[in-house]
Amino acid sequence: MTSTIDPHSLLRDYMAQHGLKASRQREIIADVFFTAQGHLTVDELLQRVRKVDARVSQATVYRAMRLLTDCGLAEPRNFSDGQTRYELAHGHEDHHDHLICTRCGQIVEFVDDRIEALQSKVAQSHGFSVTHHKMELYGICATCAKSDGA
Amino acid sequence: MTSTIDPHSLLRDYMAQHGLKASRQREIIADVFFTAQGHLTVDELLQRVRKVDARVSQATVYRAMRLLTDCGLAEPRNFSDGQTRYELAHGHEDHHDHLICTRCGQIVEFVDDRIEALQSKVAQSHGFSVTHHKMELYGICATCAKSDGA
DNA sequence: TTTGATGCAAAGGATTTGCATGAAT
DNA sequence: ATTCATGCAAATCCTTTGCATCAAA
Repeated sequence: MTSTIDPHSLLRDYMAQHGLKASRQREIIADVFFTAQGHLTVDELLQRVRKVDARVSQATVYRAMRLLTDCGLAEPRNFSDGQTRYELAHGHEDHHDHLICTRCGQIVEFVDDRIEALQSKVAQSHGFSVTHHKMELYGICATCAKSDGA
Repeated sequence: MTSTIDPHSLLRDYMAQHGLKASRQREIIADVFFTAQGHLTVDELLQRVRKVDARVSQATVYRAMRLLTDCGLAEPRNFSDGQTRYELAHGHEDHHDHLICTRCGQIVEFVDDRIEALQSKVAQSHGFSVTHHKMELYGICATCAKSDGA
């Protein structure tokens, strides 16, 4: 049942249905984003995009990321620095949270069903029904912990 | 062992130790903040402060909230709107997370030791040692759920 | 008096937007 | 030909800062 849909075609369909036009810069940005597999800021994306075409503007990246967000392919995240980072949307089934090293910035994704279950339970006990949540654990990763004591 | 320290005197001591001076506006802002018991933005605080003295500037509120944060009395929070909200710091022992109604904006604080325990466990399994975390559950509160179906 | 606090307005950083121009349909 | 997308710069929003002035100490 879980047919892996090509993000590119999903994007193409979305644009068709909304009367949007394709463009070279849009393709580059989408390509870079789909390939990058990270949690990139607009400026980080822009840097990579400009390696392909130096004339792409920042505004276009912002606009493209909004488009990718609107069609459900990208998800904006706000961690503890003022910048929005985008990650590939994995779909609701594949929700996950983040573990962030405050020393090196490394970001690890994780899911824990036991935590998710408890979250619903806690919310229920306050009369809430949860639609979504945000959980970030900040700490020191193994690598940094090692180089620390050295 | 848990002697409840008056925030005002804590603030006074902090200022003394750091060679800072008292001021009328600082007192008003601290008063408003300690009384307000909420998760207020700078502008919300400013509004309330100006009911006491209309001439207080926004910059002063920003500066005062930084001071209160520095001396451990206030805690800045960033939820899913671009504005920083300040809440009374409860101290590390009394850490808590948030339940936020996406309809009416109501914010409920909660703690769940089972979740906290699992968080450490998950982090450990990835080699991380957690220093702090952020968890927000978004959903619909009981009141909004009722007025919904009506 | 000396030093820190204030108010104002200017400056910052991140993101958005208006507009003339360029490209896709 | 239309209509949307782009690039640029100006505009926003939130927050911080420089500076002359005011008020604690």
